[in-house]
Amino acid sequence: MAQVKNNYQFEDMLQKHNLKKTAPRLRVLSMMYSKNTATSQPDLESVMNDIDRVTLYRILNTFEEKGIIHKVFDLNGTANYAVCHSDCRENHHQDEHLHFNCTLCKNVYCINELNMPKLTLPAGFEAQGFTLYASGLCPKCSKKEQVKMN
Amino acid sequence: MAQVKNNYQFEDMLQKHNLKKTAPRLRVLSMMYSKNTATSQPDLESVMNDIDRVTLYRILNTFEEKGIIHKVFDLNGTANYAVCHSDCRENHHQDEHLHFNCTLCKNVYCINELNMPKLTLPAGFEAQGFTLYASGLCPKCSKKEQVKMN
DNA sequence: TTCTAAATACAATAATGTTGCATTTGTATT
DNA sequence: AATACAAATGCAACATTATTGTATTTAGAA
Repeated sequence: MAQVKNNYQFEDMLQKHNLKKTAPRLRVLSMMYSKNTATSQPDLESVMNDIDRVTLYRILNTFEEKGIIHKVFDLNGTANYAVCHSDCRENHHQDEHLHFNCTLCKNVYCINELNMPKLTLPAGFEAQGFTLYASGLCPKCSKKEQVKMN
Repeated sequence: MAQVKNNYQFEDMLQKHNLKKTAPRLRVLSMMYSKNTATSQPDLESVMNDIDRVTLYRILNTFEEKGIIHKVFDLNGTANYAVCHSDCRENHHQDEHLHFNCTLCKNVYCINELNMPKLTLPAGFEAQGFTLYASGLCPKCSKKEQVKMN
């Protein structure tokens, strides 16, 4: 499920967006691409505790501006970041997919397999984008629960 | 659109939930019921600056636990609170409706008129609830924009 | 190799979330 | 109406997260 990429590809990504290839940035990219769930900044901090908190903050911000990652909020309102798929470009995110919040492991999954239903809003509202959130148990946690039941 | 209620009704609401009738709580209720958009804690604080920040924080928490209001996050991840409609009960919110974030005035509207589409998740995921977010221009702001264009 | 703009690290502050505790207040009971 | 107790508020304090400014370092161009 996780998109596998090597370091050369990460360097290319940075170059494409006119960003300098730096160690912190490459590490953030490889960490985020190795997971199939979104990552919160505290997550990143605990893994890369030698990188400054503010640096991570700014890296995430610029990645988001450039359309490399997008930000989603979990059930507690903390920001999580996930790699964008294909069609995001600078300042225009195409993240109309389902964000699944697992209530047990707290992970946030981006479900791209599901296409958004067409929706009509009440008169006057002009929608620019939709995001759908679901909460419940992810595959791993629902299995665990089943084991417990037996 | 805003649900009109008087002070007696607010007192009843508190009593029903075994909450004491206090001035801060009644003021919060009347403020929230007078609006048709969700309210953030900073909003409340600026209006009721004589009430302690922590008191507001706790009032909002207990109201949420009791099913009187529900919490939604806006595009910036800040918590907003809106009065619940009919079928919320303690520890079980029925807020499967659309939350519309206006990108201009930043207001969050709860759109109950729209019924949620049925969705099927990938195998393994067990959804307990859905929430739909939309962003764009609310009726007021889209009118303003039209005026500007002329 | 040198130079410059960009990126990082560090310091500092703001905003928000959260807990503990003393004081006050609503309400049930006498 | 007075009392008594649990609940609610207000205040102090602290934790976490978001954010800005600036000196230092570094990537990449010349």
